[in-house]
Amino acid sequence: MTEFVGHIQITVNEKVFLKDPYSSELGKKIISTSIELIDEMGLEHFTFRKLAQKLETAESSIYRYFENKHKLLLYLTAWYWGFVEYKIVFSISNIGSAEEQLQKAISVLCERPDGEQNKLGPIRLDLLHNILISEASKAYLIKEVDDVNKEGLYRPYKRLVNRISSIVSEISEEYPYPNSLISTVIEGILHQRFFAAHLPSLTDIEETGNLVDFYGNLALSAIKNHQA
Amino acid sequence: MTEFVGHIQITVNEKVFLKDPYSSELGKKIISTSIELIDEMGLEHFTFRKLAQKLETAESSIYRYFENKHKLLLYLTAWYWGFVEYKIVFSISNIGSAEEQLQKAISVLCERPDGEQNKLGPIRLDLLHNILISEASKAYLIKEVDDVNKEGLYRPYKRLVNRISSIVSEISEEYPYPNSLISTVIEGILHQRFFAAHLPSLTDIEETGNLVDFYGNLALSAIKNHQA
DNA sequence: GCAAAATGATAGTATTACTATTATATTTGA
DNA sequence: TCAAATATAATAGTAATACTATCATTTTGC
Repeated sequence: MTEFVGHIQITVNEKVFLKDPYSSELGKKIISTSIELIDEMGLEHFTFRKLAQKLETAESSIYRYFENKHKLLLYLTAWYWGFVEYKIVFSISNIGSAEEQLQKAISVLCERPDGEQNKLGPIRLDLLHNILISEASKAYLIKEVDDVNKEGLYRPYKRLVNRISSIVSEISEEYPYPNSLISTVIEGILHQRFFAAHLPSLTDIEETGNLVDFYGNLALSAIKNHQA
Repeated sequence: MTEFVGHIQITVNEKVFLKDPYSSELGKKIISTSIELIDEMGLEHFTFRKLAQKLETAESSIYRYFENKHKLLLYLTAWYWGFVEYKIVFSISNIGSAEEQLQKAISVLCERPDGEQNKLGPIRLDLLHNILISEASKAYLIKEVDDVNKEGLYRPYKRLVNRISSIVSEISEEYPYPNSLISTVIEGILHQRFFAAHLPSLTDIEETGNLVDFYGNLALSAIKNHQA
């Protein structure tokens, strides 16, 4: 499985940041270091003060880039889903059958970036993946979800779900739950990894191969077996 | 569908509280009012100070019952899963086939308690259900998950998952992912309800019947269709 | 080399998440 | 039934969080 290394740029909705972190060195350090810190101590214990200390800069400088840490989380998740969508589009571009496309999409969703060296600009993909596993649902499980949604900040996630859902609908026009199926699979992939690491009695997954097998089978058999 | 009203008592592991809230009037009010407040303003905005103000009591009185609001959340989720397990055990007790048992269990998992009047002691089941939808995953998506787990505070949830998993294994001994399947279904049921309310493009669910149909089909076809 | 923009340093506010202390009720059990 | 034990209320206080504001200094782009 060769990892492509091209110089892609994932763009994130301007409304998540006050100032584009890619526009300066400090901005990029905010991204790379916040990824390290959130991975290390969890979102709850992560603060802009601690980030500023690690960067030897002022808290106020960080607030010039992001309104608060939730917006930073939205930035990271939006970036991640944009990146995953890119990987999926790329990887299914020359696959004919919708069924194979779906299988391929699921296996990309299940991929875990390897080691430290797997970096895209300031972003360490392995750590970002960890963050998604533990923190992604906190991006929307908040009272302000409707406001955030109105600003369009969940669009990358929705676009990814809808894109894969339409592959499902290509496999079977009649299947009535393509969006639910795919959102269940995507959320599930993250949660099962969390369970594997911390609450193993809730899962049977031990490695990526199991995930692909489990969710691949889950999706395809649901689509093919549905009867009203 | 008749709701049973018996005088059941759900017991919660003593380690979640400092003092059993069922042992006093104040304790019961802490439970009922915190459920109302968390539902109303979300876990993040809920504080013991606000709860104390609403109860016209002192913050320190609340701290005598619960160490912090995360322990209170653990209490509520443990209670809920204990309650759901009870409902499931009760409802499948005179059902013969494992397949029908699984179907029944899934439909109980999908149940939504109706209106205000649906109370069990101090607990308004409709509001508690809302809380589970929005906040349940925050009970474990924390850095301290391993410590909390060691204290046994996730046991009700694990017991529920494992109980239903063993029905899955009764249906098919060979199916390799019974725990992952059931944890995916249970988490999914909550998430799909959240999506239906706030991010409808991520779901196709509009009412409880859809949920039962979707997850019933998902589970059964996965079990029957699996090939290695 | 100057103006504009970005950053750094410092300070300050309101809220959160507690802990501690003491006074006042309330319960209970001898 | 009254004293002792226990629970609750009231108050105060601390450290940390989540910001906002101001101004001095540095960097940069023309």
